[in-house]
Amino acid sequence: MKSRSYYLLKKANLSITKPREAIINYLLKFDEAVSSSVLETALRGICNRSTVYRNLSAMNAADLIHRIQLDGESRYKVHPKHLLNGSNVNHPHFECQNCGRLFCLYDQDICEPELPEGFAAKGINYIIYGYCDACNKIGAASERQ
Amino acid sequence: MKSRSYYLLKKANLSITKPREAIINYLLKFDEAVSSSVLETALRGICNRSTVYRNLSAMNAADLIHRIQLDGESRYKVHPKHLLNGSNVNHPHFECQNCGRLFCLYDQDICEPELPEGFAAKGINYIIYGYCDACNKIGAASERQ
DNA sequence: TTAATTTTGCAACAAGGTTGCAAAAAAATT
DNA sequence: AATTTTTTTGCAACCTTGTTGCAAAATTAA
Repeated sequence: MKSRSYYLLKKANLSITKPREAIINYLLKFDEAVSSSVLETALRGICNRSTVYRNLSAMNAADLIHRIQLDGESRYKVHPKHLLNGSNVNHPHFECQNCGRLFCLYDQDICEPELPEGFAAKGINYIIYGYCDACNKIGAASERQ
Repeated sequence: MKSRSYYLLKKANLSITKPREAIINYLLKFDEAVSSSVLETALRGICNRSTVYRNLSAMNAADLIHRIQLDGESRYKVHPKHLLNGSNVNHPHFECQNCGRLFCLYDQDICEPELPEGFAAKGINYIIYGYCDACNKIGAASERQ
């Protein structure tokens, strides 16, 4: 019996390899986006660092996963359009400056600004940063000077 | 006679040093945001790499300059609130994927999404990427596979 | 099954950014 | 103005994220 990752790779027209299946299966386990370094650690023993990066790039290019660029690193999740709940594909993200978690604001739309004459948009990177509920409650914001 | 950078540093309650004045004076020369590596090269002879980074951080924390996080690097400009024309402080940016220029979309507002209960926003990083007018005209988009 | 293509591991590299520490420069104090 | 205290700087070494060339291994196509 083929796994979910198998069909996702097929659909994306990418060849099926153990590292790729492992990456997708890992990403499918989390609702929040995962960083490449976390993946690298999690897949230690399954594949190499450069394989992780190469595959994340390939799968992002194939729109199989979605890449969110943060300060200094990127995080990845299976592209919303492949998820069964069919959630809002184009949504902003919230990054907590204390715990580092990245939240998808699925219920919010991104209102695209008008561009100057001749400009063409290929994509949007929209990150709101601050403190999440949990970190606000433990007073993380005030402990940082 | 004291320079503009002198008063900006005073106002921000930062001590006055040659590297800081040089950084601010450099940033004041450009409308578009400047990367740390460009600053590093421009200030070669005046100060060291780590001094550039340390001061960019300090001045950003003091809201004297504004930091825009891009994929893999940040760019900096004097914070709009210190500029005489008093332009729209909270505006989105457009990054050209061909020439690398970063445009301020001063005439556009960022419509802030509602956050979940208990979340608090400290800032927003909103980048639209694609091709600018000039690069579209020379056909840069189609030349990349 | 074999040939052609793609992917992988390795090790080395590059860019952006950080850090500990002693020396130098600013700011505060007298 | 001289001295003390505090902050900043240069240096060199380091970290992290990400990339690359190449031969070996695994997929896919034939």
